[in-house]
Amino acid sequence: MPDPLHDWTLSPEESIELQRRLAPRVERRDRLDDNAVNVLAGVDIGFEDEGETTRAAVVLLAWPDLEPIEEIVHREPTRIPYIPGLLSFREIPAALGAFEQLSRRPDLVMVDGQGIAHPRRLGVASHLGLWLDLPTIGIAKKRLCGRHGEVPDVRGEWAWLTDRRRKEDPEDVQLDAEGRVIIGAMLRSRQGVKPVIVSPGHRISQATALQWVIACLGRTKLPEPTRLADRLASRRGRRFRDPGSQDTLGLDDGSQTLK
DNA sequence: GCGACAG
DNA sequence: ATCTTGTCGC
Repeated sequence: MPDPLHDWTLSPEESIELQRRLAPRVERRDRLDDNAVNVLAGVDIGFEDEGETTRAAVVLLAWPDLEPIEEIVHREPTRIPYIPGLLSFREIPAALGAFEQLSRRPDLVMVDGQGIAHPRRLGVASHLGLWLDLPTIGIAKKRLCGRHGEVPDVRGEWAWLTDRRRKEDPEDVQLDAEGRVIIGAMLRSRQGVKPVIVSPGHRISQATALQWVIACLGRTKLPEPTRLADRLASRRGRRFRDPGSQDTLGLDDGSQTLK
């Protein structure tokens, strides 16, 4: 009998069932030593060939200077289509392929997507955190579920993202004044730009997740870890690499250690 | 029953 | 996510 965590070929119904079993395992309290954080990671997934190829990018950054120290790009055939709520089953296999090639494990991981701000509280950041057994934070550009009030158009301002209580919510979940479950925060990472959604993935609290993302903000909408991974995983990033040699194209495993 | 719907 | 040029604004 295969470990349920290793099965990425489930039907949508089975995937949802697996999420219900895994959600309770997600730790929502801090379990990372802030003073022992030396390496951060940013993860993002992109697609090529009309979606037939999945491209995972992972960037390691030194803390606190936020300078990239290693980056990996891993490609593999896409397994399943995109289904809202089941994103992790489509993206995690490739992400794991990239993580296997890293020379070292990061202390904290930032993922492009939701953490517990998910209908079953198991967004891609939480799912990946469980798999890697590492603290993770989800940084999404769009909302999957929940509601929120207005967020002042001032960098650093934020507002809670809340949702109605669900069966999979722990007894001790954080509730707002109206008794709604706090699943994340809408953070104005940059003035004049739509807020990003910050939600705990695994082994981290709402407050600490927000604190780390704010600490990694530059002048752009996305925090450095995710911004760099995004650039690596997106098609746009390809335009910026070696205009020269063509004979090595396709032979490169995509990995490289930066100086 | 009618919308909403991460990447 | 991806297909895609120029263009408005700090």
